[in-house]
Amino acid sequence: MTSTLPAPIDDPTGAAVGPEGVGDPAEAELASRLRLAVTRLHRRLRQHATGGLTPSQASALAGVDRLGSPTLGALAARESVQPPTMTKVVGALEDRGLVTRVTDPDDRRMARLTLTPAGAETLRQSRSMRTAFLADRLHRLEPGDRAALADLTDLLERLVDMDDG
Amino acid sequence: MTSTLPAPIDDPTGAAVGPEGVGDPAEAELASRLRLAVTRLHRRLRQHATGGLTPSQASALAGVDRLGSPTLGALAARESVQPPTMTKVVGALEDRGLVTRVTDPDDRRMARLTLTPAGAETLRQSRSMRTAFLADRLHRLEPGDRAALADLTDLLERLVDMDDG
DNA sequence: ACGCATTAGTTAGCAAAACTAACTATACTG
DNA sequence: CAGTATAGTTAGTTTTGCTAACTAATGCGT
Repeated sequence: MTSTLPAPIDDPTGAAVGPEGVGDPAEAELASRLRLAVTRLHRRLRQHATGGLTPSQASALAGVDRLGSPTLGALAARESVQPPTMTKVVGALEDRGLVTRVTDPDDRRMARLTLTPAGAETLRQSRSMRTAFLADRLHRLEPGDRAALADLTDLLERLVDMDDG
Repeated sequence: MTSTLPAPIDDPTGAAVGPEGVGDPAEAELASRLRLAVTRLHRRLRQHATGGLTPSQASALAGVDRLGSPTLGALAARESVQPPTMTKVVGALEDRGLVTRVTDPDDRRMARLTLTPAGAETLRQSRSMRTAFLADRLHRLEPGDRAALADLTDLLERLVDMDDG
């Protein structure tokens, strides 16, 4: 009885978002699909263990490594979270002895974050564990698809790093 | 003084994940970058308003529409969450009058979820709002990149829908 | 040099989103 | 009909994130 199934209304050709908005229906559909895919992939990724670190701790630890010895604010900005959120995450990492907070002598409002040796080792382990889930799937794609995914990743990174505006 | 900045250790050429694992360094690096990009993009997406619905409510509402009139369990599976999580989300949607739970007469353990007219309308609004952020950025890509992204989103969807194992 | 605005970070309190474990109710099976 | 399996709920916890309000340090203008 399909009468109770009146065709999904996500039909993007009907997108009535206003005459001056981002009105291109194809663009809207792409945005919608991409958003859903990202949301779902993110949930899958969260479910996979990270070697004793919570996902956001692992992400922050990687950020400290990537950025050199960032201030807390710089790390928060890179991770797209607010400073109070990062305070808590970094606090947990510090409690575990994975990073240190060192007050900057030139500007004592700021604390620079650095990896400890234990932090570096944990990062190495966590990275391979957290990546395994995705890497396994990548492995099952055809080589051409894998190359395409590299391009996709570039595009996603550019999308993320775009300014609001 | 760069001695305190000993080169990021995310160097994937050192990936020692085991001899029979997913050992390809290039694959591991790609996986790592993709994971980070997805995590960060997801955070950005979460920050953008969804017209009165929380992100997971909006996502579930879209799922109900997409799947026809799914059971709660089917919706949970599609959204990659556990049933208790979906119980709560659907409860909120029901309280707002956006979906109805109808016990299946053939198997009274199950409840089928359907959109109400108000739910359909809310979905339409929420979809365009939630998509605006991404659509705006998409709009700022070059047309070639946008076309590429469309293909690549397919790939991302395939990746998400792959079985574990 | 003193007061005022700005900046970096923290604290406190809250809400959303997810999980596991344990339970109820229904359906199936031998 | 007893026992097992399935669908969903309830209860309680954890993680992640936010805003508002605070402290501390800096810099600026008179």
